[in-house]
Amino acid sequence: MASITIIDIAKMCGVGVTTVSRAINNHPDISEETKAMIMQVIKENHYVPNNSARNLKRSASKTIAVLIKGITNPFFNRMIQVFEKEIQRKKYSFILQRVDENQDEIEVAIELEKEKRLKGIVFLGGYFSHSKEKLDQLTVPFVLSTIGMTPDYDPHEYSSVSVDDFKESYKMVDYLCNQGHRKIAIITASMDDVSIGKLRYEGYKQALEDHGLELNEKLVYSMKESIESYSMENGYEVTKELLGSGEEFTALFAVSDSLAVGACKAIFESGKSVPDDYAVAGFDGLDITYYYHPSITTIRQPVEEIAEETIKILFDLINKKITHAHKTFPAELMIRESTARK
Amino acid sequence: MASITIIDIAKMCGVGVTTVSRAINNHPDISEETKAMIMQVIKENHYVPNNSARNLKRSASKTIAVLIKGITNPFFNRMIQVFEKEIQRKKYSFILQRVDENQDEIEVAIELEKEKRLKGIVFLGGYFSHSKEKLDQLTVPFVLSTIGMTPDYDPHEYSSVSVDDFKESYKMVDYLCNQGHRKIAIITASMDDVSIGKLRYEGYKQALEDHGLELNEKLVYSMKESIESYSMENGYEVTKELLGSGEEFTALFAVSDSLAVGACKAIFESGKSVPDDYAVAGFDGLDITYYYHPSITTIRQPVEEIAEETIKILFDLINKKITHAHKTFPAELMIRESTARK
DNA sequence: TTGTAGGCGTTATCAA
DNA sequence: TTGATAACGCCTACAA
Repeated sequence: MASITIIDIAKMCGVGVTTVSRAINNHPDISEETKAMIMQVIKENHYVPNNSARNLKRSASKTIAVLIKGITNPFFNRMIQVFEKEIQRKKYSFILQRVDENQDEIEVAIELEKEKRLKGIVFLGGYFSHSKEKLDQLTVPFVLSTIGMTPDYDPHEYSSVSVDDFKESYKMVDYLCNQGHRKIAIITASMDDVSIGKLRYEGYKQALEDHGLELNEKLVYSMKESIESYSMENGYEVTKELLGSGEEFTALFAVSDSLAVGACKAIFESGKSVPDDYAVAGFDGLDITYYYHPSITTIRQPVEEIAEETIKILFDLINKKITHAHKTFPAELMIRESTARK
Repeated sequence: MASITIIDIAKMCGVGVTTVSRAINNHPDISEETKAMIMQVIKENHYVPNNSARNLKRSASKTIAVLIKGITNPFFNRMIQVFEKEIQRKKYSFILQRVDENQDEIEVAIELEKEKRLKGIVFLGGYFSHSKEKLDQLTVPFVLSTIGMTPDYDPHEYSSVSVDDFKESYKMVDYLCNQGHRKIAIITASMDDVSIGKLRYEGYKQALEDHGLELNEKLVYSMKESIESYSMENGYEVTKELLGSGEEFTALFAVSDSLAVGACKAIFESGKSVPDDYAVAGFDGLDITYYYHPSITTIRQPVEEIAEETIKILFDLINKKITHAHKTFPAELMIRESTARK
């Protein structure tokens, strides 16, 4: 069953296709009555313009794409909401494109740019260690939101918005030290991670050093590769291992909130308590840290602000007001019940 | 800067466009060496075929779309993973399309069907009280996964996979009654909800009745409209209200796990405990119910099986093996720490 | 094995 | 205010 086209509508209305096109696209050069008549016929026949044909013909469409790597991260939900709101406010339309963990986000972006005639792109999540040559294939402006970029990449060549993962991580570990903790374990990304996982781990190391504490490698745990990364399950399993190792510690810093939740569970299950036996701290500021019992000390990233600034920079880029920009937001240490003085 | 097209590639290679097209699409009628040569040139020039043009020309593409209403629900994450895996296994490609809360999923589906020449559609989440006329505009097979359909719709006209929300809800409340609870509060959807929220509420009512308990309307709370539905925050705020009302109860059944988490927080905050003062139960079987402290009694939906069956039915539909199908999976009552005998 | 040409459904150009 | 017609980039008979 062939779909109905603009030509069919034109015939039914006894007008040319151009006129129908004008009616659909709210063009000025058309009389109100013919327009109304055409729209009526369209409605009756459930005609829907073919987007592929439109995109093919159109030279530009006011649309922004947000590419998100690993949709499972609840951290992004709020950001997406803000993106959507802000983009609509600019009268642009918005496409959310999920990118699989083992898919190349740039390839997806390049394809999407051509297909949808994008005006701009936001990258959310992932690691970003792409070659300059690859990135150059992107002809529209893009912003890296909450993504660590490899330091060897020229900052003049791209834009980004995020928190200072090193500094904020330092802040948390510094706080734990100031609370009297001397043996602080960490659950972090795998050691070959080049992104935020790495930065947060560096912050941890620096804080220990500044407090005159030696790094105990037996208290440094990486997430398990076999389990979904940054998941509660991962935090749970790793913490069980840590507890089973017999190595002493009084505080545990997990580089994400979900890991921290899993860690708490493992601790409770071992018959110990949080924060009396072990202090536990997370990172990100997910809702669950507030609702967990005990509530979990964390670093709250200002997601709304990050998202808003991302869009602002993107539009400045689009309007050629700037050529690049990097914005770093301060995050907030949320001291809650899961950490106590040692 | 104009994008490079298949014609440019053809010229560069000194061949016709057909040959290039054949190389791209792995057609048999082409010699290995010309193909290799063409692919080489394509790579060097970063040529990416325009998807709009392809979709426009192609009469059919082996792709399935999954439309998901309200991406915030962590319940769907696992399902999406399974969908993706299963669809890839069938050598189809997979599009995940988010639908905004106040957007009409059918309209989106109709548009997408034309644009991408879909072979099938999966609807995930939402309420589905669309007119038959509207649904008829969908010319490809579709399956409703985890969605309650209005009962006045002819079951021969569509397919679905889900749990029996009424029965499972009944099961939970029945269990609470058997544990000695007589005053069981509920946090449910708004009263004009026609979907799963309604079904779960009906199960609650029936279970009370079968245990000879009278429904106390002062213990029936709807989620707040002003807060994101089924969120932890909503459960938290509603429970604070419930606790503040002074109405006595010993158990609280929240129709989703996130609500239950929020409820626990409110209870702890009031200085009471779970399960000693109040038993709390959820619904869905999210990971967090296991990791929460105390772990939360819930109804675990068999998400993997639901997702697999959804795809199976969809492909049976596509291959015209069947005209419609409805599958209901049993869910599992997970008895955990948040509920105790009264 | 390769190339030419027509058409997919729409919008933009230009003339009426 | 309208309408015919040429692209948009690709695929696919059909011809060579």
